[in-house]
Amino acid sequence: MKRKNQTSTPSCDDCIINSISVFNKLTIDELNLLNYEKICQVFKKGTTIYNEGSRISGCYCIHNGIIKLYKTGFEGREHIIRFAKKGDIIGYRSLLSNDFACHTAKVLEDSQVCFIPGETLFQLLENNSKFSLEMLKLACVELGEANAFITDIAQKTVKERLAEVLLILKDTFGLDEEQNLQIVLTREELGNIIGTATESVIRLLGEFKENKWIEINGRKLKLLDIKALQKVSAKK
Amino acid sequence: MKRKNQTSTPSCDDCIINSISVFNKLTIDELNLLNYEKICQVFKKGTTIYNEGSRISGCYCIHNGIIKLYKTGFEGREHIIRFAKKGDIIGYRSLLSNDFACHTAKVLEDSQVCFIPGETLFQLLENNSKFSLEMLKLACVELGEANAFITDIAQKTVKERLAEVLLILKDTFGLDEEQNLQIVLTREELGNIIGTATESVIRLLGEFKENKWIEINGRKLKLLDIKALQKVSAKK
DNA sequence: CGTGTGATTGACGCCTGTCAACGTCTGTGG
DNA sequence: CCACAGACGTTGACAGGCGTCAATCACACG
Repeated sequence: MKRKNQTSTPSCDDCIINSISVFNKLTIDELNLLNYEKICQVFKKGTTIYNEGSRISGCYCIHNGIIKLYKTGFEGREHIIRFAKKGDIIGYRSLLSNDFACHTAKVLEDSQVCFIPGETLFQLLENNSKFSLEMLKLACVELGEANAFITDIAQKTVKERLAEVLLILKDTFGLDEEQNLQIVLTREELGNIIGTATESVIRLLGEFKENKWIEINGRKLKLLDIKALQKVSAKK
Repeated sequence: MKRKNQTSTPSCDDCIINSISVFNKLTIDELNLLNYEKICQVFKKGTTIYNEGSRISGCYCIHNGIIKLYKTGFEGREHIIRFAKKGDIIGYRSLLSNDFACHTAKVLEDSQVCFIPGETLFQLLENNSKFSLEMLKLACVELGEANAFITDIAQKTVKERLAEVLLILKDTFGLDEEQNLQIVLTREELGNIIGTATESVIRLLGEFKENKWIEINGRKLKLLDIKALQKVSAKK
């Protein structure tokens, strides 16, 4: 089967081998179809893939890079829902709910992203119940995370939430050999995850630093005492 | 096909006719299977269907009544995730994520609830991709609601959230002919939805009453000025 | 009538958001 | 190479929203 899109388009097979992807339930033929129909694009840091409120006609599979998903709330204040990285799929919720996009997808680090047309996705979902079940499981996992976060944000203090987010970022993006968080965020973005003011983030990071829990080098955050962070995030 | 469970077990057909249920994508044979395998039970007000952290072996379809789903947070404080009523399915998330129940299900109003064994559900999901897709859509809708609520709780004040919850309860359970909310909650439960103290709920309800937006008769809440509530919940 | 649950009210104070001023760094254009 | 703008980080002052504690009331139930 000839590739619709030429150049350095990555093959879905590579993605599946190197990461846990829902597409690993597809048959060879289906994978070929997917490879043929998908459209791979490169997005530079700072560009927007799609906007909240827009109607999207397919979903996006991240080949590499980091994408920030956020909703715009009162007075243009953004609230970050989650980050997507290699192997993640975004936009499927709106597609499947037949709804407008409920968040904006913005590129944090240069990314290669494959667009999968809605018809293709629906075709795969309708014909391969194993794949369909896998997508369902994915949605359920996300739902569980969302519910857990609601409880956190409703019951925990800002300090507890900040500690928790640092740990979540660690689990999601990992640390380098020097214990530095492998994702770089501004103070404002950290605030937009946990729903607090930039100034509060700064003061609390300062406090964490005082306590020797973290080390700060500009936007690079080094996690020194993970146990302590866990203790705080779990309400001691 | 003989019924496994006798007595006044409701038939799934009734449920499907009278409400929007994901099961309307099932074939006649599949419906028969479901009718045969499901186990219907009556739960009295105050009883618990399953506990957070327990392993559940199936999901539950609500035939009537109201169920409260909540997580237990710090110091036993409960946080209400959502309510389930006629036609809703609960417990499917844990089942599909192969996870422990992430919330407790407690009966608010006497309920008839049908237990659907996990194997039956998986069998239906694997064989009927239309049904599977329907479940996926359901999960996506819930996910969208959860995400929206996260932003709300992170950015809105307690007053705004309280107004919003009153409106959500109106949309979910409706009003009677006298504009009374068709669900009865304690002040504490209202606080547990929006993540605030009971006392704050009481004071704010008092304020709403002053403004003639609502009328209070014990736990009965009458919505007088929905426009005003909308205005507040949307941050004016 | 005692007990228990829920509702109410007041006092108090801390957490946290807001505002303002200033420092730092980077990139751009002259 | 310097000046400047703009984005981001930092710090301090301040106030008010909201949680906590405690006392009291209302009501239902055994």
